[in-house]
Amino acid sequence: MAAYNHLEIEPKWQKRWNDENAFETPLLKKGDKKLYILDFFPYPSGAGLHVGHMLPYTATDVVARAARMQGKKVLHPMGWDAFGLPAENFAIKSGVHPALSTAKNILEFKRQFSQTGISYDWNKELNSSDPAYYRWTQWLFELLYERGLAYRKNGLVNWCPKDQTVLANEQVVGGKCDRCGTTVVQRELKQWYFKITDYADRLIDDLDTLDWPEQIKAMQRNWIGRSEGAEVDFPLVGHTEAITVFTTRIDTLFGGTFLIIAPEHPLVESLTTSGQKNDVASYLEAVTLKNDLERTDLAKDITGVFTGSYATNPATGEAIPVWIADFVLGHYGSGAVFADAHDERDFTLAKRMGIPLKATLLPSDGKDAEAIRSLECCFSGQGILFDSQQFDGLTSEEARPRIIEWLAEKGLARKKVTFRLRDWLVSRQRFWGAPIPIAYDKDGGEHLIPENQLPVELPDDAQFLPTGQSPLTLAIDWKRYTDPETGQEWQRETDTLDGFVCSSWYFLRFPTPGLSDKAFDSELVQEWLPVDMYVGGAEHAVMHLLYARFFTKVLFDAGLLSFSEPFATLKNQGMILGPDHNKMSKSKGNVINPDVVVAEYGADTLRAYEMFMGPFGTEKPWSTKGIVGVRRFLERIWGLSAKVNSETPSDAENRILHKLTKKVTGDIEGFRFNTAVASMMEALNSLSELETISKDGYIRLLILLNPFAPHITEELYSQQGEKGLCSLAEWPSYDENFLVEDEVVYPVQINGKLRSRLTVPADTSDEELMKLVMADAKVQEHLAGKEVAKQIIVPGRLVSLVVQ
RNA sequence: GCCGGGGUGGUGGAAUGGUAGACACGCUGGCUUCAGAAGCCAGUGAUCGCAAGGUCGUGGAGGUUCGAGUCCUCUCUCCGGCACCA
Repeated sequence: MAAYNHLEIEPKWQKRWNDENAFETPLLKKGDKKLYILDFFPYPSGAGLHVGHMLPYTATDVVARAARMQGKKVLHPMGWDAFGLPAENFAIKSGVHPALSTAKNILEFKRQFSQTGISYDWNKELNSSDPAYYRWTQWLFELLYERGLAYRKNGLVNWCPKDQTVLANEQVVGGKCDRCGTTVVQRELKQWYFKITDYADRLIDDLDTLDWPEQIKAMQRNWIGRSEGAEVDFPLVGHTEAITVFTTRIDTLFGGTFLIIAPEHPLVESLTTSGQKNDVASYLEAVTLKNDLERTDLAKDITGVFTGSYATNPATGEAIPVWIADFVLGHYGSGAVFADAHDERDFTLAKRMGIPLKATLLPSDGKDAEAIRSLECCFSGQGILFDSQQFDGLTSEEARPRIIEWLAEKGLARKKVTFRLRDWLVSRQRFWGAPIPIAYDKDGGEHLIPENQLPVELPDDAQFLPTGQSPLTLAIDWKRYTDPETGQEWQRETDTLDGFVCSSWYFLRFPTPGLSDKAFDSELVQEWLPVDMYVGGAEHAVMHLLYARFFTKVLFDAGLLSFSEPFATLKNQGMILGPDHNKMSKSKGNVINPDVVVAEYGADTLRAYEMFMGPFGTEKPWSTKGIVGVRRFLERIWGLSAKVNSETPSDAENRILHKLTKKVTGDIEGFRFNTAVASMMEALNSLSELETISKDGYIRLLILLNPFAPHITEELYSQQGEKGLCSLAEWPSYDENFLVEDEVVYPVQINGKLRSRLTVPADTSDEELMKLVMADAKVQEHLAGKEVAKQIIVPGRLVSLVVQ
């Protein structure tokens, strides 16, 4: 038999799969088991894929291939997240139009997927920058607009000076642009938003129904930041109005000795008395000079200024001063807080400015009580109330609902939930995105472009260099729009949509990527969705994964979907580090290119090694040495065919292979690919010890290995004279009878220490077993005439003796 | 500060409360070879011992249990996320 030559085998079988359309998505019939298994669709970057990128794609491919063989109907598609900043920035750098560079990169990505034997159904391919696709992105914008969920407003926004565009909050990471790392500045601009805050509650609550990593769910919960508390009104002395504050700590209300409002608060001007005018003005000026980073720097000094006005604490009836301080944020809660001795920031400000404080809370263990009473230190935990009238002696938790109720009767407070989440800013001052399907009349009135005129296509000849203005503002002809009804000349919106808008619904389009009269086919979507298994990186936790959930809920509310969560199960891959244990990067020179690995070891070795390296979800370094072990394994699988010498398996062979079947089947289902591969190596080691093996057994082994190493198994399968494709063979079942060993090794523990091992027939009774144990020489030595106080027999596992 | 996830040989990593270190890399010795490579066989947690065998061992300290890497309490440390959010 010829030696194992991956260079010959792999292209051969890839061609055959392709020619036979082997992985075409089947039609679903009633009663079919389906699996929609999806990767986060990638941005086709000019750098191509490295071995780290291949990890999730290989994992989903293993699951998809195994599922097909198990008789499930599988939808396993791939598409391109081709609109957006990265593609446009690449275009600017290279001077090539993003449409052209994207098309080229897609071909390269497809080549890399194909050479790795990934079994996508390319009939389902889609591209978010294709007008036939973004026509429906625009349609969805209109749907949101009509439902009151898309609106335009003036406000402070995040601006990236390098990318020359605004960004959503989710796309600012640590004060920096998520794309280029430039420090983001605040600007006052009129922009388009999606009202994701309307869905804040549901976006949190429905997380409980999802089979997602805890980490991602926690990140979404933190990001949405629901906090349950109360709104309390503080009537202003000498005004008819009141200041409303939001608090989660109404238990400290009796100690509320001053109020603080944000510098942006609308009442700042009317509350500032003439005597305080100068102080307030200079404070406000100092605040505007600080950028956002300085203002949110934790180490910075806590500062504030007195307005000169007073409000009434609704609990005590006392008049308390109203201050302005920049640590109070205009956009959170009501932009105002009441301040007391049980908050570190309030405490610090009061001490510094000489504002009176009053302690009303002590820790339940009484620790540091004197220091807290005398205001030497600040206690900000949950405790027991004092000096709080009828609420004295209650715990913080007990007091809160009662104080709310007490004030609610007087109309001065009510329960309130606030969120950290802010609306999704979706307009971008960039070229390479879906144009926002809006036109403005002479008076600035907004009009949706009628559906029959979608898509609003990008002009071919536009300048796409960023200038701070949307590049489309320069497309004079394109901008001109004539309203078909009135014949009036309007101007098109020149901002484009955030690329994350395109990716918020693509999973709905995969069943029917070419559909021309609808965004998606409700019937097929109903059959295939939700996505059963969604695999990608954790970096999208509060971006794509949040936006896609929001869109799904909107479409559910619109009656277009029957489910309100798009992704039933989510898995995150761990990062593959370079051999030097550092993150792979061009500058470190530690990037491993799959093309090189495929050429040297073959796609099967690459795939099986990626799966073998370690648990799917954890970070792990690439080992140029380690991959050799997997190549050796495949060579030994190849060589094992020389031992095939009979039709039907021996009992010993059956025990090995049926046990393996159970293990591999379960491990693939549980995403434990590393132990699946290890168990196949183990089985190979055991089979190698047998004189001969059977053809049936060998074929069973090939089928189990096929999802991991599809090419070599196809080759060996056909060498055994099998017709058809191994990739489409029926997945084997296992017979429990073969899982039972006929001999069992019993470790014997004496006082918890392993002292002996006994090999006995599996059907040995407990009494017989104990007789054998007691007769064992080593056991006798350790008993040495002592009493056995207790004996424990765990059937099939061990014997434990307690000796006194 | 809050939330989430880790810490097991020289390395990557295995272990439904039941033989810690499967599987693989690396290393050591042997066979094969003119030689090397490859392959095959044996060994490989630490420590004491010629050996049989003993002792120790899953970040640390306690606890539950006949038995703990696994469960409980406390603690150290690393990684990721959020953070003047009232």
